[in-house]
Amino acid sequence: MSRYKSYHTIENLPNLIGQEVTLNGWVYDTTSKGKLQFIKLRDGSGIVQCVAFKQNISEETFETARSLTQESSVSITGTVKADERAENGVEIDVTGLKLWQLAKDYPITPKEHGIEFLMEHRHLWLRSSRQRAIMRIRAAVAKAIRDFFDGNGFRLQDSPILTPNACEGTSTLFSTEYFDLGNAYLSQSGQLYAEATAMALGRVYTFGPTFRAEKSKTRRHLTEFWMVEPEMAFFDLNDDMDLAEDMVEYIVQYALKTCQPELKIMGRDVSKLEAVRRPFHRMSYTEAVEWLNKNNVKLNKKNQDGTESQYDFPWGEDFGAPQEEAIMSQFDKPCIIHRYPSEVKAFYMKRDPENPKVALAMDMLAPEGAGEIIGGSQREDNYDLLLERIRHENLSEEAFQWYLDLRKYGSVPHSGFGLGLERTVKWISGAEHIREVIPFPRMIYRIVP
RNA sequence: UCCGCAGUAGCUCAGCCGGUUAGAGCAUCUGACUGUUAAUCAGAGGGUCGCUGGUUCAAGUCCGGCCUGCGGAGCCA
Repeated sequence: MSRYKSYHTIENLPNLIGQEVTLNGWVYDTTSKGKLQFIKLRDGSGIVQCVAFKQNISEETFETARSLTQESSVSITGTVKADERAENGVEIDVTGLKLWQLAKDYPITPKEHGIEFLMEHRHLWLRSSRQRAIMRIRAAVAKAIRDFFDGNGFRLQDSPILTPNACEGTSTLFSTEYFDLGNAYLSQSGQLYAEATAMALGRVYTFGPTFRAEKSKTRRHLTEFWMVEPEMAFFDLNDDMDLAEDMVEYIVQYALKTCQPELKIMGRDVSKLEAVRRPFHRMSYTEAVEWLNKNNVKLNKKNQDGTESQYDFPWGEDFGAPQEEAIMSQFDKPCIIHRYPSEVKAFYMKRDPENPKVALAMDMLAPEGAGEIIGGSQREDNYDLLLERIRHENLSEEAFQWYLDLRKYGSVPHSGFGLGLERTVKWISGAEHIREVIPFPRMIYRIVP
C-alpha cells in the first residue's frame, strides 16, 4: 500500500466495472448530440469516453460538460460501465464534474499538422496518443537496459559529462568555459571513463546523455542523445558480441511483453520483433565487402567536376548508409559486422593479432532500415601500442596520461560497446524519425522548446 | 558544409499563361439534435500571400538577395 496519494487510472477501469470512480485528467476530444455530451478523457494511462446525459445530472453540471474544450483539466466522477459501443469496451456514465481549468484555443487539433508546427509545439504534442505511446516504449526500453545489466552483475558507474578533451579526437564537440582551467567539452562518450571504472569494479555500465556537435541532418541523428555503454574486464571481442546479442534480444522481448497496446497504436508489425532471437547474424567486414561486390552494390563517389562515378567497393573504405542498407536487406534480425579496417576506426581499438590491418571492432545493424544501433570493440590493452596510436593520431599524450595508466597497472583484455537509446526506440516503436523518440529533441536547427 | 524542396486564414492546402473583390476543408463562435468516434445540418467571424529589392499599366503569381523550415548526403549511437 503506497503512502503517497493514489487515485484511479483509466488503464485500470476494466477491473472496476459497476463502481463509481473519480478520474483526473484532461479532455482529449468532445462531441455532442443534443442532450448527450461525449467527453474523451485522457489521464496519461489511457483514454476513456465519458457520457454526460442531461436528465441524469444537474443543469449546472450539464452546462459545464457542454462548455468543455480540448485539453481542459477536469475531475470526472461516474459509474464504470461495460459498453460494446465504446472503443476499449468501457465508458463512464458521468454523475459529477469538476473543472480545474478551461483551456482556450488549444493549438493541436485532432486534424493533421505539419512537422514544423508540431515540433514548435513539442511540449503539447507529447500529449497526443501516438507520442505518449512512443514515450512509454522509451521508458520500457530504458528499464529493460537497466534490468538487464543490474541482473547480470554490472554496476552503474556514471561517467562525467564535462570533460577536458575529446574522447576520440574526431567528432566536433560542444565547448564551454570552465573557470580558470580553459575550455571544457560536453562528453561524446563515457567509454574511456568506463574503462577506468571497469578496472575498479569488473563489469560496469554508464547510461547518460552524450553530445555531438556534428551538423548531421538525417532522421537518425540528434546532437544530444542517450547512450548506454557497458565495459567488461576480461572480455574479448567475441564475449562482447555475445553480450550485445543477449542484451538486444532482452530489450526487444521486454518491449513485446510490456508494450503491446503502445505497439498497436504505432501500427507496429510485432511479428518482425518476435523474430529478434539469438543467434543474430554475424559477418566480418571483409566478408561484407565481398558480399557487396558479388551483389553489385557500387560505391558512388563525386568527381572533382561534380559528376558521380560508380566503383566496386574498395577494401578499406568505411560503410555508409547505402552499404549498410544493402547488407541488411537480406536479414530479418540484427547483424553484427566485425573486424573493420583499423585505419577507419578509433585509436583505442585493439588490432587483431592475426591481422593487424583490422581492428577488433564491431557494429550491430538492426533490420527494417533501422541501421546502426551499437558500436563497440575490444580495447587496446598494450601500453606501447596504445601510446603509438595516440602519437599517430596527434592526440595529447599528457591528456591521456591517466588512460595510459590503465595499461600500466594491471592491464587486462577488456571490451565494451555503446548502444544508442533513441535509435533502439526508433527501431522498436517503428517511429519514422528519431526526433519523435526523445521528449525534447536537440537538433542542428532546433533547441526550442 | 553540400544537393534538392517549401513558406498563402489558428491548422492542412488550392490559387492556371501576371489581370479586376483572396479560395476550400478543418478548427473557433452561435443555433438544432438521446449514441457520437475526424458526427451531421444551418449561420458567423477570421488574411502584412515569409522579408526585401526589382521588372510591369498591373505581382500571391516573374527575377535577385535574405530569413525560416523540411528531405537527403557525409559523420556517427
